[in-house]
Amino acid sequence: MANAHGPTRERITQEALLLLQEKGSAGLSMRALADRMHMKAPSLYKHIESRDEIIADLQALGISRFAEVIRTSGKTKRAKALAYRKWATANPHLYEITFRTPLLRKRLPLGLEEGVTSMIIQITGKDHEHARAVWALMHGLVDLENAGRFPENANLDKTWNRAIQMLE
Amino acid sequence: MANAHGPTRERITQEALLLLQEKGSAGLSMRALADRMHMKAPSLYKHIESRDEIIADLQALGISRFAEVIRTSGKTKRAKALAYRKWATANPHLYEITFRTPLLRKRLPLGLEEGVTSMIIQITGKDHEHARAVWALMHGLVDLENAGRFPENANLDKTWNRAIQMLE
DNA sequence: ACCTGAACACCGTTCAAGT
DNA sequence: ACCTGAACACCGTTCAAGT
Repeated sequence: MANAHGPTRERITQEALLLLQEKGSAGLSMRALADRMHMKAPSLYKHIESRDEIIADLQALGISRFAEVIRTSGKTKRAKALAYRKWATANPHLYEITFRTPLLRKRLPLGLEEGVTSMIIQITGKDHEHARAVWALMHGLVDLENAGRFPENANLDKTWNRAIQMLE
Repeated sequence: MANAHGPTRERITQEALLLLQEKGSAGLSMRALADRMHMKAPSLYKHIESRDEIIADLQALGISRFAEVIRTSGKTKRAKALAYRKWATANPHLYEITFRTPLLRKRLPLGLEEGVTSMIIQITGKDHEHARAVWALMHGLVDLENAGRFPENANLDKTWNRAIQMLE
């Protein structure tokens, strides 16, 4: 049982990540993924149940990587915040799938989501509500930046500094 | 010239909004829209250039409605923030298209985007950077709530109160 | 001027058939 | 056990043809 996936299943996740990073979520089609693996699309279904299962794998992978990046970044709130921005803008497609797609919780490794939550609480050093507000601030900044919603002449470094001020 | 659209074009925007609100962005297909108007999909292209043009129309409509709601809400920052949340969560699909889809700026009425920006600056009462940080906080809260990313037992009222505290 | 059917190049997914 | 072609019900968009 558990997560004893076969080697082909592992390769699917691997290649899906590369395809996602190159072409974005819309480019991650079953046919394109199959092509890259020298297969036909229907064959993928012998190893996975649906496209959503692949998305869930990438969400789990994204959460893990994100947590690792924040954990190993500098210890100040400022350093953590800048690490958040750097990772999210360097991996826009993975960020999108990880934090902007409804979580397929049934398919996620147990405790993964809670792990990130408690990490954020630990960093912010206050209650759940404060931690969530801080997360929302980071997420909002990243999301608007990645979607190109700030005007072109906006000074984002300065905006992040202002936001970090609000945390203290 | 300008925006002298025909009556069919007006109806397209109207029906597209209804379809969006009922079925979301993925449900807003050219075929479904045409069906609702008792036409075939190709006929739509005599009145619009592409699906993106419809999206841009909805963005413009969303921005206008949003601005109106915030403008006419209570005057305190708290009242404005709660009005933001209420509108965004009551109109998740329109919010998504208005504030989470890359702006099709070429197709937007001139000055519309700037109008909202200057309204936010006026409300927050400080510089551009501060206004953007405040906007990001509101946006992040709404986006995480609409995507169902907060845990089920999260107290969102309390979270918003904490966020509003950060503004003062 | 407006609407249509047929077509093109795509989707995710199912399933009978092959090895 | 794994892979395939054909098919189903979808996409956005183009275009020749009808009125």
